Amino acid sequence: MIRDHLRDAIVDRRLAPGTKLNEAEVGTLFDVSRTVVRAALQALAFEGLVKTERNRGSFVANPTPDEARQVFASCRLIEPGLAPAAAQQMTTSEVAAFRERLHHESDLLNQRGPTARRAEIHASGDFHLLLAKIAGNTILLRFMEELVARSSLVIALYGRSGASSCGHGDHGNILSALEAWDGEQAAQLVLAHIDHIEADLDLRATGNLTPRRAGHPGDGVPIVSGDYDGQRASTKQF
Amino acid sequence: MIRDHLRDAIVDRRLAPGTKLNEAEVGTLFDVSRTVVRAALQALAFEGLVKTERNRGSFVANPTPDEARQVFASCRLIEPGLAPAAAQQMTTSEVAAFRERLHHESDLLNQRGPTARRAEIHASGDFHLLLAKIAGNTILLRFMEELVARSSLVIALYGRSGASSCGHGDHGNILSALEAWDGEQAAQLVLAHIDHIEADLDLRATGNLTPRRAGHPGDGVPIVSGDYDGQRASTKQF
DNA sequence: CGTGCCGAAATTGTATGCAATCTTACCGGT
DNA sequence: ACCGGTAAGATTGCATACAATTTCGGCACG
Repeated sequence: MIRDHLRDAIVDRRLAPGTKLNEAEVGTLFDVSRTVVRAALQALAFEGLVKTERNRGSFVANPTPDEARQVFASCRLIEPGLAPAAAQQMTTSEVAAFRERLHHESDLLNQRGPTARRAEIHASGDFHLLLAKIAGNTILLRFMEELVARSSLVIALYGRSGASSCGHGDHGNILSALEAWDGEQAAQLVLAHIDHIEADLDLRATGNLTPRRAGHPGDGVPIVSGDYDGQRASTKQF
Repeated sequence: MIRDHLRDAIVDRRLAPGTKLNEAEVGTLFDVSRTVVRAALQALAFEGLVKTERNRGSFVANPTPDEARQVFASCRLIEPGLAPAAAQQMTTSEVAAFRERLHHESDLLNQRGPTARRAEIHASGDFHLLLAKIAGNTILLRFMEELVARSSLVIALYGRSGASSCGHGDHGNILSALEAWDGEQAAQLVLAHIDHIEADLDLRATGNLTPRRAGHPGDGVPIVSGDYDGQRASTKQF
């Protein structure tokens, strides 16, 4: 649960890359002991969202441009392979879920404000996860969860356009191909979509090289808003 | 470190699938507190080698035939994509490392006894990891580490022929293609190799359905042999 | 003024203690 | 004999305590 909240905060950029995640501080924030915090941090370290250095602590990941490229290279390998499987196995109710999510997405797209933007980013990520879920391979689904989370961080770091990446209506096209049972076409569209996203990035050696003055957790936007009553869905982006 | 030892034990089948991993017991075995054991178990749960149930404990994973198929489906997606990248980036020293590993492998193939068999399995897995390492994508490398470990478990569970899977000389052919810079060919050979491996499996609904009498850790072959002085390389198989 | 060293404070790594939950064995009832 | 309930034991989840390591400020020295 704490892990999910921290992941949200990282992906949302409420925790700046490079920020030190003090175990005691985070523990106080969520009102749990360091034991639980350590478990959450270990989990996030696995997902690549935080980097842990022995005897020094954990830090929000600050992916280099090279790592960013690796994230998208991995996506390019896995996601197009998901599409044909999804096209085969998709049920009508899943199509409905997809459509609903798309509407939600475009709604958010038309709203203003950072909250809507964040929600849009999450919804957009969930699109990709839904694709993976329908494909039916739980291992690849988990890989995609990690890749989506990491790509969110990358986009937050290197993204150029405010409306980053998802204004093209790519998702709609992909869904259409899926509905037409055309896995091949869907795979192609997915690839093109990833190209679009990566094209919106500015990966010129900045980022990690600037040892940014990373604030404490608690400076900017609050990490835990109100009561964290759990039951939060996955929260990623593309 | 404890994580690596446990992983070795699981992959080697010294810990039978389904075996309960009692925190206190494992802690005594390695002479550490439960805290450390829990961290190791959490890590292995992430890799899919142990399953943890809340308030009930951790158990060595007992993959179903369906999970097994998912493992290989994932491999089929990722590994062929690795081959072209590896073919491009391979240096002469890496070729040498490959050749050496291959010789080592065939040496082990000609030996008898369970020790040699295990070493062969490990070496065989390392071949695949070396491929991923050369491809240069650390994220995909980590995915492959997980897939190789899981496939080892699957082969241990469902493998049919004793000389499982790797007598074909597939590895040699793959290396040849890589040396010829023929990434396309290498990818094809990798796919064929995965087919060979999966063909050697017997995935007919047994396995998880038989709630096997899982022994305690400590029954069969010892889990920790002598002093566990760390510095053990990765230890997987194909 | 800059540099290196030392000690205090802070932070992480590990062990241990306690409460909550699950497992198991026993026991009475049917 | 079988079944359900219950209490004791065992095991996990979490919090806390302590040791090891790092970080940071001050101070002497060049």
